[in-house]
Amino acid sequence: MSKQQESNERRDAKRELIVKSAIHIFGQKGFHAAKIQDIADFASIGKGTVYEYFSTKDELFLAVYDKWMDEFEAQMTASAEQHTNPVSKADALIDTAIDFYETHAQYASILLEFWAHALRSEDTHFLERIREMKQTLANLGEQVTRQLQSVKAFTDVDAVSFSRLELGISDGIFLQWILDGKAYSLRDAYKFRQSVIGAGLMTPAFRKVMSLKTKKHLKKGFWKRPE
Amino acid sequence: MSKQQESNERRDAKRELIVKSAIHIFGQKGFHAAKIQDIADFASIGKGTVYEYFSTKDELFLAVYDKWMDEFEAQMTASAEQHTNPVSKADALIDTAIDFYETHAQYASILLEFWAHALRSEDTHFLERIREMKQTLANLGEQVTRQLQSVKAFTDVDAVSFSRLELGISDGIFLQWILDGKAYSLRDAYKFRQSVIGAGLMTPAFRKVMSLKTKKHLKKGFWKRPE
DNA sequence: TTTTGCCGACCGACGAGTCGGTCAATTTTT
DNA sequence: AAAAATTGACCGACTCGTCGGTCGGCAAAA
Repeated sequence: MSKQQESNERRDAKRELIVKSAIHIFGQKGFHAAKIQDIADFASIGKGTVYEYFSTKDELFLAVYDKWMDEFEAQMTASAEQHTNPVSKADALIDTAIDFYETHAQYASILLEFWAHALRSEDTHFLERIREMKQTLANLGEQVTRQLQSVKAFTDVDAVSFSRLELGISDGIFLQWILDGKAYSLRDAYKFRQSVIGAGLMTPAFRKVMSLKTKKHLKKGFWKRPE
Repeated sequence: MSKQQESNERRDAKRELIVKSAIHIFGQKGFHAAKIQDIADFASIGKGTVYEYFSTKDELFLAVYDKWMDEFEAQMTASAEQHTNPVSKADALIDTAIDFYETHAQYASILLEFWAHALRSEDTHFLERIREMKQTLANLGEQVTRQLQSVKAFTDVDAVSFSRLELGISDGIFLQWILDGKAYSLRDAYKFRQSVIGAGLMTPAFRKVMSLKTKKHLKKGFWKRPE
């Protein structure tokens, strides 16, 4: 191993340490209440050192989010690759997402702050990172949806729109679970959701009445791939 | 009209003015970046006067949220009362929600900040207000769901859980729409959601295979009324 | 000796909340 | 009716702790 590499690794390790401390402190106090000094103290390094690795607090915040999203994407992708049968693949993805949400529940308020920050910030990196992550997950979802359609499990709903819808729904359920003080099982909520979406709520008779209307919507979707 | 009443009205009017200014400034800059001075300037009053009506910035923030939620609840309730037919009532509620979301889109980041704030704050008022609002809407949803069931439009899914699920989904779709930069029609997204949830995605054959599993979940639900 | 990484004292902007004072309207006194 | 006294809503200059970011110097490595 070259000296160069060794030095790079040391640098990466320290950077990692700072990000981990930042996650801890941000998670505990929130972005605004968390002081750089707190993060430095927790990492047992000097405040100045933090600024050797990140030039602003915002940048550090972005790094924290990046780390989570990388991890989430990696877990979801790995989970998808472990299955060929689309039905079990879909189940596995949902399971993985729930696991991730549950282990990161304490950081939910950071997620909210991050989104709020992204919506307001001049710096487009924040929003870009969010959208990039969504795109990756949506691709995964779209692929699974198409597979489910090809084995005749799902009707020919617009796969792109459906996978986007799923992303929104997932976030919504997670958020609600957090705001409800985790008063119920997140897994139960997801299972319930899955059943509703899979089987639908209409009675057979009513479904027949509504069939034209719903078919149109399901085919049309709402989301178009941006050019 | 007594002098007393007149004075109270003047006070209420000024309070209202401050809250309105706060909405404007908070919406523009976010909770942390918004200065009390900004709000006072916008209302054309002195900074000290703001503190005659609200003893802390937090209290003012809560008042802003309160005003929105009162308005939202009122609109939803009014909307529900205008229909007796449950199918059109459900449509009307969704329409009203979309209208509200669309007109308040610019304040989405405040909503996120508020939630983050609520999750972290020592003061339980924030979370309580959120839950109170959710409860009101969930009751409305539950009622409509039961009506839909009584006219044999919906299967006998657990109405309490389903209305909760709907709340989570609604927020999720709204949030995603915002984060996606309002790149599509919110109404289309809701219509799509409605069709998916109504008709379900499974093919008839697959539905038959899964029927036992889904039935169990739909019946059981995930949300129990707290005692 | 030079370079690199590290450090924490220091700075200065900043903003929430305070408080002594003003003034216009109302009430009381003359 | 005029003058005096009282009230309280309103104000903004000020205080004071805070914290992101800087920088000069130190120590270890090269």
